[in-house]
Amino acid sequence: MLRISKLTDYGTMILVHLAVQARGAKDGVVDPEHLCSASDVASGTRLALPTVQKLLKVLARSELVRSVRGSEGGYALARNPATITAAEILDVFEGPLSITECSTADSRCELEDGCPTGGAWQKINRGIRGALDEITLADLAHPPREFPLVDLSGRSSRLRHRPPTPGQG
Amino acid sequence: MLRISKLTDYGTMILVHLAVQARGAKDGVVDPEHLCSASDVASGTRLALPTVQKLLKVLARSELVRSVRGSEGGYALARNPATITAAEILDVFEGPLSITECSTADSRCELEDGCPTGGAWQKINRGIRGALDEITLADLAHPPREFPLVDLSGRSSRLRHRPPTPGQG
DNA sequence: GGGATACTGGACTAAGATAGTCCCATATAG
DNA sequence: CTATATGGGACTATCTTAGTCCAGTATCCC
Repeated sequence: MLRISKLTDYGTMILVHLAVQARGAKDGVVDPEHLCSASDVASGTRLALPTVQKLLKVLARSELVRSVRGSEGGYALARNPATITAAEILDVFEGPLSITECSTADSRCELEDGCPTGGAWQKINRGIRGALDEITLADLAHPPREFPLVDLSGRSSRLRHRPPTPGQG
Repeated sequence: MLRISKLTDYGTMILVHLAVQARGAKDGVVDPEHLCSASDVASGTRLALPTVQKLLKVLARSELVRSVRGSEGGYALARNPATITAAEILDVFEGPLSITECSTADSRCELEDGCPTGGAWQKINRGIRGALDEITLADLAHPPREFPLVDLSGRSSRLRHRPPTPGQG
C-alpha cells in the first residue's frame, strides 16, 4: 500500500541496534555513551558494511545520531530513544515528502481545476503523520513480546531483511 | 515521507470525476447510472487519454468501477462513493502492500534475531490504515472546506459509512 | 611524530520500478 | 456492417533505488 524504501528499513534497524547497545544489552551495563563502529553495527544487524556506512553517515548528519571520529570513534544515539519518533526517522531517510507531491508546500499544481482532492490528501497525510508520531524508537527497540503482535498467519511475519549479498561488482 | 505513485493519484482523480458526474454536477440531474467514456474522463480531468484508459481498465477490474462495452458504453462507479474508502483506492492501485515487505503475511524473515521491530511496524501500519479507512470517496469529491476529522487514537475501524456532507450545495 | 583506526563526502553503476504509449481483439448500438 | 468503446497486454524511455568504492580528514596510541 504505502511503502518505505529498503534503506529506510535498514536505517531503522541500525537505530534499533544503537538503542539496544546503549541500553547495554550486551554486557548488562547501561551506557548511553557507548560508541558503535560501523563494523559493529554491520555485524550486529547482518547488513552489508558499505550500506551501513552510508546510512550511518546520513544519520550522523541528522539530529538523531552523533559521531566521534578517529580511532576508538563510532556512533551513538544523540537523544533518548523515547524521544525519537518514527516520523522523525522517516523524515531523515525519505525527506519531508508527503504522500502526494501536491501536499508539500512548495509544489504547484497544474491541475487545480480538475483536482478537487488536494485538501483531502493533506488530511490523510496529517492522519498518517499523527500515527507515526505516536511510535518512538524506544517502542521499536523493545522486545516484541510487549507489543500486541498480530499473527497474520502461521508463518514468520516479522520484517524481512535480506542481507545484501556482497557481490563482486 | 510516504509516497503514493502518480498513477494512484491520477486514479483518485478519475474516481472523483466519476463520483461528481454521477452526482449530476453537469446538468443538475442525479444519475448514478451515468456512464463516462475514457475520453470524457480524460478531458474532464485533463489527464492524457492513454493514461486514463489504462487506469480505467485497472479500476474496472476492481470492485470500485463497472464498465459497459460497445458503442455508448463507458464507466461508472459500482458503489456509492460514501462506501468507498481511501484505503480501498490505494489497494487497487498499489496492491495490499504494507510499508515494509515483511508486514505482509507471506514474506519470510531471514534475520529474526536482528530484527525486533516487526510488531511496531505493524502497529504503525494499522494506524495508517485506520486513517485511510476514515476517508471516503464522497469526502474526496466534496469541496474540501468541511471535512471529517481523522481520529487515529485507536485502531483502524472498519469501513465506516459517512452521511454525505450536508454542507454541499 | 607516525601509523592505525574510523568517520566524511561524494561519485559511480547496475538493477528495478514507474509513467506513458501503442496495438489488436472483443463487444455493442444503430 | 460500421462506428464506437472497452479489454488485455506488450513495449520502452526515464527515473529512482540499492549498493559499492575511493580519496580525504580527524583522533588515539605508541
